[in-house]
Amino acid sequence: MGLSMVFKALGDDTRREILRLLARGDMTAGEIARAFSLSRPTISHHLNILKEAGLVADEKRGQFVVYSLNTTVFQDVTGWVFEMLSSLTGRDRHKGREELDNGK
Amino acid sequence: MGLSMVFKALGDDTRREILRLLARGDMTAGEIARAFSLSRPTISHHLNILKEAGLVADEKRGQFVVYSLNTTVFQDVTGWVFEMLSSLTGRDRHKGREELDNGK
DNA sequence: CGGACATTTCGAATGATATCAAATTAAGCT
DNA sequence: AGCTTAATTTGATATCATTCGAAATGTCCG
Repeated sequence: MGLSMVFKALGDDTRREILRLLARGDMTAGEIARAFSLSRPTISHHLNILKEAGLVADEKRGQFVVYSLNTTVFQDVTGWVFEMLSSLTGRDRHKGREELDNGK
Repeated sequence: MGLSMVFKALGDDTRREILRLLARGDMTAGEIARAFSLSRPTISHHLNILKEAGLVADEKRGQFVVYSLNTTVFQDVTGWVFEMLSSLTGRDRHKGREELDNGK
């Protein structure tokens, strides 16, 4: 479960919209599919990608499959961004020719 | 400048590593390319994707091109994640058969 | 001007992704 | 058992991504 998979999963409008729906409450695969003008196999495929990225969990309830948001991976994302931004303290600007010449 | 482009740009190990390098200080395209075992055209391509996503800026300095991190787009990412997580307050769990039957 | 260097653009090969229709599995219902 | 509904898997196709070598662009310097 690398970060690449997570970001790839998030790099699609449909999948981010699915996550937005799931943030409001759990839904079955059919309910999710009905919210889009895409075929059910396509939505199933997107759900699988979100699942493999660890962004959602699925639970079988009778003939339905209920999908829910998994919030822990979101923290990995913000963690990566914060780690990135924390490296920014006291960093160099690249020196230009004049700056190099007079040792500024 | 959509979020999809940003997440797609982040969904690649090489590109995230480039960002990590730039977080420590600005670098020329050649310096960046030397840090990887990939051809210069390939690195140039990755830099272009990062640039189109708004994650880096480039500035021509003589025959060099200096790349730098653009931090504002990172805030868009954390903003999206926080907005997502803020929808989580008081959301429903999907009701199962028993819960539906006895009106729990 | 002409050569050396830095970087990008072009063309092509290979691999990944999105999408749908049709087939498949699984559960509920009469 | 047979039929319907829910969801996924499979197969096909079209589009997009990654990568490289070769060529092109632009800049510096003697």
